[in-house]
Amino acid sequence: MAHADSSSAPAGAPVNFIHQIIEEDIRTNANGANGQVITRFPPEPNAFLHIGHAKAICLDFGTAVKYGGRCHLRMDDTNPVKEKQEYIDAIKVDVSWLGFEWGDHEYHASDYFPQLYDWAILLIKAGKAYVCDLSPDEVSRTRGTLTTPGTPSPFRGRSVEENLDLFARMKTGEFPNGARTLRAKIDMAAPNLNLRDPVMYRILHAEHPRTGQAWCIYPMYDWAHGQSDWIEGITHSLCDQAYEEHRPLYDWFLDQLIALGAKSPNARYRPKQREFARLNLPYTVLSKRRFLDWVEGGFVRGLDDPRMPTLSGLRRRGYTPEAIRDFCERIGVAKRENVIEYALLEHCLREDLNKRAPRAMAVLHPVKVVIDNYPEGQVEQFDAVNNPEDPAAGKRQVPFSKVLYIEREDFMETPAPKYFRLYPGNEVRLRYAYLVRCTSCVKDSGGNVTEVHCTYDPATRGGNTPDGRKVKATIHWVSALHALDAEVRLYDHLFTKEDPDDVPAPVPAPAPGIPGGDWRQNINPRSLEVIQAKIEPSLAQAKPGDKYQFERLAYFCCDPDTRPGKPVFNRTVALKDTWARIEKKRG
RNA sequence: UGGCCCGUGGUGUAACGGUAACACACCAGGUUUUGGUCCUGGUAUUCCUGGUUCGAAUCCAGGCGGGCCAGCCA
Repeated sequence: MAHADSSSAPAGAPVNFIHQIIEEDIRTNANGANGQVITRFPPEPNAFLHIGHAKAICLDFGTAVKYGGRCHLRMDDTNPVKEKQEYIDAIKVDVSWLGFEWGDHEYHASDYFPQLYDWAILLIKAGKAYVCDLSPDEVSRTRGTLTTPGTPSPFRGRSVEENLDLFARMKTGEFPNGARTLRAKIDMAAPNLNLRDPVMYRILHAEHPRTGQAWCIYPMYDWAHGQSDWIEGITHSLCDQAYEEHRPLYDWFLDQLIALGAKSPNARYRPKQREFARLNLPYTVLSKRRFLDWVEGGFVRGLDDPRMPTLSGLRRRGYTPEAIRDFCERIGVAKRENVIEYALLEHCLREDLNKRAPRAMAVLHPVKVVIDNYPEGQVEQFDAVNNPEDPAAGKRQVPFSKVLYIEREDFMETPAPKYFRLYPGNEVRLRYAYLVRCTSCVKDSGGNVTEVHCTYDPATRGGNTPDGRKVKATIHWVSALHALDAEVRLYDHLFTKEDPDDVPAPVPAPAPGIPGGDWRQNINPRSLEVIQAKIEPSLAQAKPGDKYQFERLAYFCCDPDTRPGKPVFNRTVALKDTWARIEKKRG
């Protein structure tokens, strides 16, 4: 069912609490499902998926794989004003890119609109739901507060006949948006606000991506979700902890329907909702709504901008599904609030890329090197290993000539302590080429180094030292004559603070759910740096999506903006840099 | 004098009444034609106070701290 195998954990390995619950359920046949495990991943198609969803996807699909069950992909499409076919398509691309398959089990909450409608009538007939004429504002005011009970709607006592009539007329489109709702009749004094006569249906005259104009009343999440689970025969409905307080309502609806003799078309058992803590990452926000703010504000180029924590953004940045799955495995599943360090995500990425990314040489900040004793006009080809971690990756040839580019950082006129690279008098290895010794440098009027002069040792061809001589540094280079130009995009966090909403003077919250304060002041103005680099000729064949390690620098991914003769590379993640650490410590 | 959830190294996650472990991060060393990879070693943890128990991270009580909830969003 899925490529990703989460069942490969060694015997006796720690099991997360969700799996403990499931194993207990299987052992005791708690839900009467006879050991079946059927889960679902239920995104609302109103935006792109992000890495927080990856955690949920890995859990939902991984759990199904682990227990020999299956996982349904279900579009939770109950709000046509926000949902689009474009998002449905993007979600499917992302889930399968991550490595999971749902087979025939693709569903939509909208598939169940007729069944949900019939069940709503059942509840009305049983006196468990009523049509309410209160405006949204009035509903809000009569709901009470966190500490005081709500007051019953004046329409709460409507007769079954009147409710049936009104509900039918809501469905036929007789009333405008917002005129009436169908509400569950539970308890206006319940300490859990979700139980204070929650709205089951609202009137929305809108075009639905799948049902078109067929409906003008749409079920709310709470009414749709549990019933959808039940209809599909889901055994374990895993979700964000935020829904834990909705669980009593999830169970209430099921209780009522079962008591009224309703039957799931697919299950003799009922689903069980269990909640886990969502993933948080520093320097970003994992919120679909925020993504649109960033795009609309022009802070990123789109939902798939490589700085975005969306799966499409990470993909464009160069992340691999394997790395993301490994990450999701390592962060574990629990209920406490968590913020995972970037270091772990990047570790998973580097570990994967190290094994599979071919190496290449590229110079990001070029400075010219002239090998004074190298014959003018001569060109040699040197063998370069494509991937030292993977002998099967083979070798390629890299051209060498008298004038080269090296990284500006790889030369220092007056070397800092422990600096092993090029400085006057010092000898280093040019990777795969020769040992060279620096003789001098040329500077412009501003004191900037414009040219480094060296001599090479012909006996060290290929970078070998027949005399056993050691050099402490090997640096990368490209031949000036053969180098290609490339646009390279360097990325940093989108925000300068771990918590982008951490602002000095918060203003009052503009709306429920939207934190106060202006996150815009925490935008990192340097989250994108575009430079022109010199790259080795073999990189001319790079196609969008191809991943490389530019030796000694970072992993890079060829961007879709690449055009013939105009390659574009995204820095995916830098290599670990011990030298940078030494410099940083020195201050 | 609202409800729900949660407190274990720097960050995560385990340990399910019996020596607090694993990963990442950090520090030190070794190998190396990438200051990468790899290898070796090290620092560092149970929110507090009581109670139960031979024995408590685990059970109980009371504190303290954090998160979430008042959409006709999901």
